[in-house]
Amino acid sequence: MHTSMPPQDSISRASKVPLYYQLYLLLRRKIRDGVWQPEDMLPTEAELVERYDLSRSTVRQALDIMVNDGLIHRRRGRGTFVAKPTIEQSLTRIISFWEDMQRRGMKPGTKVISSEILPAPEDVAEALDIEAGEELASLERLRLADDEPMSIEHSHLVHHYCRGIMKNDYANQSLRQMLEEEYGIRIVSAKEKIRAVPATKNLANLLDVDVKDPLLQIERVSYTDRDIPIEFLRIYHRGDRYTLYTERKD
Amino acid sequence: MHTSMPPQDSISRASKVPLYYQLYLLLRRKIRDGVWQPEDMLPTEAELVERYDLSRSTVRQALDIMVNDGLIHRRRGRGTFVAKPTIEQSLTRIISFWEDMQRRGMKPGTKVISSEILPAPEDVAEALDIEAGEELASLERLRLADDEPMSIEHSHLVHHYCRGIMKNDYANQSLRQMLEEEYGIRIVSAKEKIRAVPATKNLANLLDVDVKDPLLQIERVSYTDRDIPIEFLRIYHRGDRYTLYTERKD
DNA sequence: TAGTGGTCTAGACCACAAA
DNA sequence: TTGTGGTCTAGACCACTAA
Repeated sequence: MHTSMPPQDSISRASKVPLYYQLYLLLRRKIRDGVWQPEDMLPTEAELVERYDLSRSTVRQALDIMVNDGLIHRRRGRGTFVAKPTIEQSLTRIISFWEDMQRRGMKPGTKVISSEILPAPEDVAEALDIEAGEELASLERLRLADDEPMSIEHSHLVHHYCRGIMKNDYANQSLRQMLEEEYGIRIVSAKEKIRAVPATKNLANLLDVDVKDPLLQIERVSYTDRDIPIEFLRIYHRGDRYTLYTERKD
Repeated sequence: MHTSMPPQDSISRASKVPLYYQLYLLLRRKIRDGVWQPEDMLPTEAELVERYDLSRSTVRQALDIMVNDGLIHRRRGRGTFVAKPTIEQSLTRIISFWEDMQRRGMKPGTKVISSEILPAPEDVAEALDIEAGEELASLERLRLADDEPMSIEHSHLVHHYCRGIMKNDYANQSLRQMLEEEYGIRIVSAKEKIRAVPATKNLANLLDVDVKDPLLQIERVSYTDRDIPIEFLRIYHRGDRYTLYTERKD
């Protein structure tokens, strides 16, 4: 059996991860875990400087990211506060299935369909800008919402950057979190193609719908902070259960 | 007559506008005006420090905003460069059907199905944050790509803000352009809901597909520069012909 | 090796909000 | 008046790129 360590509430100077980013992850987790509730005041910048033994600039650098994420807002003269998690807030952010379902007030669940290392097919290789045949870590999962099938997710990672990642069990584990915490790989942007497609026999079976029923297909290429394509993801959402929210700006 | 001053290439210490923001505006203008072309290298941070007599942090604060805007990208060890205004960059922009089709290399066409003033139905009223029954300018159009049906667009405008707008012919005219040029209304942001739905008999007929064929449904609420919801748009794209491209950032 | 951006520090003064 | 975040400075050392 494996016990997972409780996330540390400290910053490691030895780590390769920048201090401001460690602090960002740490504070973000406290908000996601509900340690700080919406509208709660965060510790002041001075307190964070003290608590984690960092300079104010470094603390502000972490907070800047969170402001950008829409996780917090600052009020001069008053303090820094956890933002209200409206759906609209993060419409264009990349969020995990888990987070997505919780926002929708549904109970998320996952079944792993397959997990393997395989050579890259032509289309995936092209999307990831690698050679066909190069090693991919492939993970296929059925996603459930309130115990009903919601979507099929097939993820392809460039194995070169994350060797050994498929040794883990991803029924209760976020792939993105693993990438970030074990491999230091941050996914910061993604491009998506969205289509309405009819369910194939196989998909219909897995999703418990009829053949030819409309599915929302999303193909996503995710990029690291260095703009390296790291993951190709193909999702099929049940058309009758899933709505995608997004936001556009001029 | 008025002569416009050439924009100053300097930072004012007397101004109430923060130095980093003045620098941001200044650099942004140079890019927009084409002084620096895509892929051109910007002055190094050290040069900007020198040129405008600022500290490096202040310079970086300005550049941070531009990175966030997607205007520039930094490459460690190399320099800072003007970003390419690729299609991808504007994936989240609101573009017209016309522009959309031209990017895809297809010939756009339009047939007006209906054009009328009608009282707001419940669902539309709610989306636009008005009272049910309030007057709407309603425009329904069939969109063609290379002379084949591509999508159905049903637009609902809050008539109060654009009286008389339905007197025009929108077979060859952009609704957004009309709003902007005749009514001074600029649409700057929008929220969308995206679903995969089966074609109804009516839609199947108009789009020349089979009943129950998958369609990509988009419901869009558009907002003016003052954050007033002005338009509710419902689009059905043929699943076999239309792919939506979008981009997400953390 | 020289030059770039990435990270971090220790300070300073200011504007604003609340008591 | 006190405490908050907002702005700004002058440094330092590091990691990466290109010559």
